[in-house]
Amino acid sequence: MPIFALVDCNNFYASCEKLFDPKLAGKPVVVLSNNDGCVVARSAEVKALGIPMGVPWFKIQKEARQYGIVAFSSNYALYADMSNRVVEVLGQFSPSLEVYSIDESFLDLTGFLQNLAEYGQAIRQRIQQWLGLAVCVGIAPTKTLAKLANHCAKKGLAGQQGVCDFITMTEADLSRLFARIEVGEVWGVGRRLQARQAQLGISTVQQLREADPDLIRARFSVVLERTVRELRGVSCLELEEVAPDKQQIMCSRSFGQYVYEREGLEEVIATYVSRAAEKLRQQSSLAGALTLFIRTNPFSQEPHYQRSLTIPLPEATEDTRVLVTWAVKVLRRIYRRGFAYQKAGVMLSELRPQKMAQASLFADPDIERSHRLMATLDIINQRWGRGALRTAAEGLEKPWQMKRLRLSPGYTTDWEGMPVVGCRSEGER
DNA sequence: TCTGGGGTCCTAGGACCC
DNA sequence: TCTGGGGTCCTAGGACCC
Repeated sequence: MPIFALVDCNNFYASCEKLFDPKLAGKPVVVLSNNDGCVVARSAEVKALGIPMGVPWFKIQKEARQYGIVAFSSNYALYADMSNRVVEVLGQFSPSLEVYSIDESFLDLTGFLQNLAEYGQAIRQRIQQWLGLAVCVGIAPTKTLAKLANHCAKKGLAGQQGVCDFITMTEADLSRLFARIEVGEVWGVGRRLQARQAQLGISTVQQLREADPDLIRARFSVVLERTVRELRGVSCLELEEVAPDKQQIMCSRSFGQYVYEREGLEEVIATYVSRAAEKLRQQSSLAGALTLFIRTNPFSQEPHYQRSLTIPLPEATEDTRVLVTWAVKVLRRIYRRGFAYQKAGVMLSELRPQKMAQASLFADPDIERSHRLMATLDIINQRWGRGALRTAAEGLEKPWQMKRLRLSPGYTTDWEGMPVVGCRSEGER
């Protein structure tokens, strides 16, 4: 029988912010989405206040003042760095692990003979001690159950002190426990599926687990059928240690302020294409098609307009300059004057590995040059920071750039942001 | 004034082929 | 009078995840 552990950081983004500023201890902290739009992470104190996930920040100003909520812009450099450290520590606990998201990893504990709950505690303690972050651990014979066990650990429904092990629980205990958990908590059951299942009288995890897999397949899909089997302890989802290459690469963002003119949008598009192309080259792929979309603010009372267009590229490419040229052509086809644009995005698709095209690629001296130029561009930007070297099309001012008014320092990723402990500058002395 | 970003998988239906 | 069957590919849309 396989054994999976799911390790999940508690309130990850909010915890990262608290970690480097002791004054925030015990205080309610939220982290906001891009443009300081919505609440995407909440500390325990904020959850206790009943502030929901995803609520627009401007709508909770009253509560924020009343309770002294401290808000931060998303500091992805900080979170990514802390995430890598967590993964590094987890690597000491299992030879095979899947990094599922920035704050969650699955560990393969198959064949581990020790007391699993104690092992989970050891993981928790080491991450707490070495990194100052709290995690919860769920242990079970399938990934879906490990996710659920993690949920139970977090909510204190089963297990102790942030670790829940389904493997040593009896069938009777599991049934009783699952009867108390809403089916919407199951991995893969979102709001829509929860509503549709309610019509069939399925509202708890236990009821879904007892449902007939064939019926579920007929009424829903093979995906949900697999979920039912996983809930019954039959492992259908394997650990994916190596993340497969992306099949599409997106870069889209809302603007810090509306953009009206085509020239402004061209700068935006050039910037987004550059970022997408960078990601493309990171996985050594070429793009065969490009999609562009632009839209106005769907929440505003102003006239709305949105359009997207996909074009096949005459030759698959990784060259930012080529991609920008095509993107600007596409923009000219979908742009309409007189609208307040609020968001745009670029998607690269029909991706294929560079090496598959290499035979013809390097036969052509122009393409060989392009490849070397792009490689150099990436090296320079890696060394000197994103955008240090860029196409002129991106512009200089970028007034539309996203708002990040509440950004914390790059505590672990920037010399200027490094926290200083116990010493004063010359002037203060 | 102010409402995120980036992905995956599956299904149904139409076009087209032999 | 009689009007096939099976397969692939593509796209749009729906659902989910963090």
